[in-house]
Amino acid sequence: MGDIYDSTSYQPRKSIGALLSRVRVAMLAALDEELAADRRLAALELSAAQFSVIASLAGEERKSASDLCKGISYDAGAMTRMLDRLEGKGLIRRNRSPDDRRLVHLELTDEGRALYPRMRELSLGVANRFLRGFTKAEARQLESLLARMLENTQEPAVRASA
Amino acid sequence: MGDIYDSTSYQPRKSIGALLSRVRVAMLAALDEELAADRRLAALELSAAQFSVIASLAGEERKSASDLCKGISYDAGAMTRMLDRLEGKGLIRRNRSPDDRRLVHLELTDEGRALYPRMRELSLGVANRFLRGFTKAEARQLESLLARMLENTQEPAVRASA
DNA sequence: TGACAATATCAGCCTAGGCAACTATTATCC
DNA sequence: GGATAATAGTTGCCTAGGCTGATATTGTCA
Repeated sequence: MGDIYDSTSYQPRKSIGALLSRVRVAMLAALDEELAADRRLAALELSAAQFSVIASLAGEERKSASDLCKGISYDAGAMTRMLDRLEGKGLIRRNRSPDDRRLVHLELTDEGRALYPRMRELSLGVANRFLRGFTKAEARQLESLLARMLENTQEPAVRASA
Repeated sequence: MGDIYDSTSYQPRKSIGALLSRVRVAMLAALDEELAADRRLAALELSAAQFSVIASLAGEERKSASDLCKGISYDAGAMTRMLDRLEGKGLIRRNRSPDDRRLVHLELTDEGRALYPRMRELSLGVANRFLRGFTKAEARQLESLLARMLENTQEPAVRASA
């Protein structure tokens, strides 16, 4: 049943996986650059990863640290330290949940909320720049294809015979 | 001129960039898992990044370290250490070039060459698993769209006004 | 030729993610 | 209710990439 790549023609360095990696690296670098160059944001020394967390909190409130980890498949220990940094920069706040005292609810501070629109604008600019020349239909199709790849992750792995 | 995302509807966490990151993380994790589970390769403790280097060397010979860095936008210092590891595992060999003594020519050892087909097979399996349900036309289109995003990297950045 | 720039590699320092062990808290099940 | 499992968060240790500066070598150009 329709395998996409076959053993005779498969070139790992030119496959979709390699392309994905290169595009992602380029996009992250571009966003890091924008964040470092922006007048208001430069002093915060934000990384693309930190923006990702802030964007999650800007969308919905009442998120816990583990929610974030699941959302972006991030290590829990690394998340603790990233939240330390964001808290140190005054962008987020931690509140131990009274209902379930294991949980830490996270929310943006006023400053975090005030700066977020600018970060979002930079992120949007990077995305649009990489999608230059795309029709909206092509962009939507790309989203759809990537989403389908992600869904395939859920399936149980069928390991190649050793 | 058709921007794909606009300021009112853009959701960073659901954008193509975020999807890219998640798919890539999942693919790398899947390949790491396969490499660790394979009977013959497990002892080498190969990472997906190391496989990427070996795949580059398997394709063309006479590559230098800096060629590899350019190909996958990898830091030169990190590359030196990765080559140290691969050399330590007996998979690659370094030869200082007689023509230009700054260069180090890299090539696979016999063992590296012998083991590469199996690594490639595992990589192929992961790629096909993530593309399950895709038609070949869809896969080719995905490749094409990603390649176009990569081409847009070359363009000079037009920075958003601060 | 000789000064200077460019390139390739390497080594040291810093940062940050992955993993394992630990504590605190809550859920489950007898 | 009480033992046990599961979950959330944290911390320490290890690994590995990014950046800077150093060295060796080659290219450029007056």
